[in-house]
Amino acid sequence: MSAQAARAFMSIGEVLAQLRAEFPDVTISKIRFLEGEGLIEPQRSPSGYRKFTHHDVDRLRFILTAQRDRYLPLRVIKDQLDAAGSEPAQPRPRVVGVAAEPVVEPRLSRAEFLDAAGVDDDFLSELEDYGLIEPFGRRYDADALVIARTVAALRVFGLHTRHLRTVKAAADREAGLVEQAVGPLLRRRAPGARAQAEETTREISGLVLELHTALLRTELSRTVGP
Amino acid sequence: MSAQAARAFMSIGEVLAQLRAEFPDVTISKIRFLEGEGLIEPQRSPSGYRKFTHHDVDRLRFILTAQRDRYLPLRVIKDQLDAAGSEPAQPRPRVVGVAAEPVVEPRLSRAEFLDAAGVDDDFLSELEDYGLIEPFGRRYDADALVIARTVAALRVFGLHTRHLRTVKAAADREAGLVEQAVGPLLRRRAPGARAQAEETTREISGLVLELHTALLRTELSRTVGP
DNA sequence: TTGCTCCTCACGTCACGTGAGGTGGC
DNA sequence: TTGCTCCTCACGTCACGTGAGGTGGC
Repeated sequence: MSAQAARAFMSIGEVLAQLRAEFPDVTISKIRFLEGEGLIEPQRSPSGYRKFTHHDVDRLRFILTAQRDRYLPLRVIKDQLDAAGSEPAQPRPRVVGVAAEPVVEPRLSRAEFLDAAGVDDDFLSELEDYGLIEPFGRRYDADALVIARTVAALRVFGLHTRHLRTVKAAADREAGLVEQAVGPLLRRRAPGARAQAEETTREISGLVLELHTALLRTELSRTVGP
Repeated sequence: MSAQAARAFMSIGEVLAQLRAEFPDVTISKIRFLEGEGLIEPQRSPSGYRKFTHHDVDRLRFILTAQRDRYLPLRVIKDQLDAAGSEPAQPRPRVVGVAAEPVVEPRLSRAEFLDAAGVDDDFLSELEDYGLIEPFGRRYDADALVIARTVAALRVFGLHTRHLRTVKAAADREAGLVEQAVGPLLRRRAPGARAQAEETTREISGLVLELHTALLRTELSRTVGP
């Protein structure tokens, strides 16, 4: 039993190796720091080496996920860990479909847009405040319609506009990546360079979206099941 | 002329308002800090108020974009700004298509996977090191194939595996969002709850992907043209 | 005169990283 | 004995935020 029990413990280096794939920026220094802040309490060997159980690693995973996906400060994460056990009941979301109606005229006024998207003025203002929609010359296009409809639908699942800033930030970062790649082409002055840059932009962003979709699907199949 | 010239300057508050939509976390304090670090040098009014030109705002936009999309530290961004003018020539990328061949057998061994994806062992190891692909019980699935192919295709455009960690991080964050919404359903023990949770996961992630796509397209149409 | 915006400067904070100087373990 | 991993503790760093105490401008 003692040999088996000893096997149940991991050194800080082994813990690091376990977490690296999922959280590339974790370090030994960071794990020690999290102990110093009271978020984990690994046991100690007689000589002072930290001994981590799987439970400690699960806690670390929770902490790192909360930082990455919810941007929570450690103080709040610690409170959540301390309060664990009293799980709050949440209302069950209803399933709603989103029809992708083709839009013939993509340059809508604010009033036309509210009508077409089926949302009210306050909701549109909220989307604008959070930077999810920004009219172009006071006009709204087909993508803005998609944005308004999807955000409205996600609300039913408890995901509100403030949560979806994550998606906006993610899209912005990927757009930055595409711009970085297509930039040199855009700065060329040769005839036809512009059209070719646009074609390349479509090409690259298509690849990025395909990659993004596969990564998201993979991650979800691991966390919520296939 | 003096009235017109005066109009060309903005107060720090006006600059903040201009940048807020694109960069929600910019603050007055941050703008002042960036001046203190020598990244911008706005003029001053006789009474000491900062006076920003459009050029200053462009510089701020460059700084904030570099932080958001490339995670660069300010020291490096400052060097890039100081060195601006000597634009490095970059090779023109070739356009390559990615055929989405349907995969009959989605559980491939490493050797089978290398063959199916058309990549070599070093490249797969690199994808694994960066956490973009992680075998499941030593087997690779259809999504892993998509990932390997798209990353290989994006390399031609100068986007390498290290750049694409941004996409992985973005997908992980959105996965976290979906989990957050579907979590309460997953913890239920009622019969059929599991199947319903999976259906809801598909529903929510579909909406998130639709939103993400529209946001990316919008952002790109603004920065590289329609 | 009243708000509102703006100013500086010192200090605080958050989340670590680094490095010296040392000990433990196969 | 030799590497390698691990330890503590002090200090550094990066990117800001806060708040006191004050001035400027329509």
